[in-house]
Amino acid sequence: MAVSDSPQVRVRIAPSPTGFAHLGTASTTLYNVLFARVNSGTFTLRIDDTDIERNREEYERLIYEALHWLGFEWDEGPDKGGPYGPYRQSERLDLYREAAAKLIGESKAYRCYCTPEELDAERKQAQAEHRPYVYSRRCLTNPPTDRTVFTVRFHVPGGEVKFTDMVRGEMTFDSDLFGDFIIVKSDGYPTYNFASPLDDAAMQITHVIRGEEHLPNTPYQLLVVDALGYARPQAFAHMPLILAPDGSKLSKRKHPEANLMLYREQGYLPEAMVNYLALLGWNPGTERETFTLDELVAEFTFDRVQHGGARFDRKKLDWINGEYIRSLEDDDLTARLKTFLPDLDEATIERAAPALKTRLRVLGEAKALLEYLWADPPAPELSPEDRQRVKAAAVALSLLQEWEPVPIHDVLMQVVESSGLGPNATFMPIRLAVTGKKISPPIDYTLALLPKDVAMARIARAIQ
RNA sequence: CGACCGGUCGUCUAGUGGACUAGGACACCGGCCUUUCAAGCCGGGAAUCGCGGGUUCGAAUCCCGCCCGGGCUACCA
Repeated sequence: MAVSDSPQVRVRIAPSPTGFAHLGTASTTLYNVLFARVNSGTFTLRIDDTDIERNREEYERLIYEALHWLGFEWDEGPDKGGPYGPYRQSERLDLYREAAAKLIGESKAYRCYCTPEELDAERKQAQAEHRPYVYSRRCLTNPPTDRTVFTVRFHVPGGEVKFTDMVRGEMTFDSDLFGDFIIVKSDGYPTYNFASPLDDAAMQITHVIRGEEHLPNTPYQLLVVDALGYARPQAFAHMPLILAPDGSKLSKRKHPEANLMLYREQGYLPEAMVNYLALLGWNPGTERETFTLDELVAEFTFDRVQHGGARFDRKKLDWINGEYIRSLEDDDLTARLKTFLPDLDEATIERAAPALKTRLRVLGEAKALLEYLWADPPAPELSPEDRQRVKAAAVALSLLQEWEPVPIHDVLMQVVESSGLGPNATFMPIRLAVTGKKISPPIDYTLALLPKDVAMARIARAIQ
């Protein structure tokens, strides 16, 4: 969906560093990147750190790290500068202060000296009377003279606010229902609905692509932009929310699975993650399920975006991730597996790669499968019959010159044949002896991955 | 409370008045394959299209009402 008309497309994401990097941020970033790419536009990262209570610098780094992991890079941002900086709201306070002063000077905003307690009482009162709460405008008409602590409120002029949403079409809100909202907090910091539209205007943002929770905020922000005489963004796109299994918005507090880094730790591939995220709330209109980023750039359009929230389905993510793992070349899989298997050398991992490939949904599962290579399992209790068959196998194996899957396989099959039983009768006790588990890669791989003397020692121990 | 956004299999979704006996994917169940577990292949169950009214020869699709869910209504973003 290229927009050819007029100025260079400029989009942004504006996360607030108040906790771990959130899945929703990844999702929003993806859509911004897709739109910027297809329009050869600029993608900007801005840090919305106006909540001094909860902001922490380390959270900002977490956001960078998570986005980089997913393969996203921005053209402008706090860490790399750009022509519209600074890119941290805490460093742009003068801008907001000036704008607030201008609005007050023009009687489009006013100081409000009400205390949080007083406002709370107003709100409770409204609630008790079952009417929607709007600020009483007490400080507009009759401000107290004996107070010094104040916030700044925007004087809502009323009337309809219309804007274009690329997902939902033309939107109309009635601002008569709004009530005067706070634009500057008593600590001097701007609120989100003030700082965000100001920065979007100052940074020449042409399209605001963000989560659906901001849909009701948009008219507030437009009111501010209009009052200041700034240009509005050309269009908005409010993307469906990512929902928890219970249907509520995935939140940092209630849902630890919203933490992006968790997925890296468990061994999800970034490209699988991006693929799944793209499919959550959007579909190509075909039955295709796998897409690279480049393919998404080519296929994605806002008119095929879902209007309702989508539940995050770990099972489907697992499936897509498995698909990606299976499609990896052995050396690529090996490289990605390294951090998950610190006890193994690269050559061993690469030898195991073909057997691992069809058995992993996430890279982290490799550990359970290969643990026996560095952790000595306890000797199993084998029945006399099992012991007999393992003994026969041990003799055959000990004569083997070449300790590789194929010859191991061949020699074991001979033992199986002479036993007159199915392969499992021989293989399972060997598997138990060597790995201590009932589940492992195919027995020839399981043995070949281990040095021959170690494997033979474990077998010998089991048949003593 | 209110204006706002939604409501098709458990989940993600296709569907824009007749091709819908509502399609696909994940999950689930069964079979095949088989050296365990996977992968692969084949098959199966699973959606009164939130409910009730209209409009129409005909509605998942259009209109109205209702119900349910969500988001917002913060000196959070």
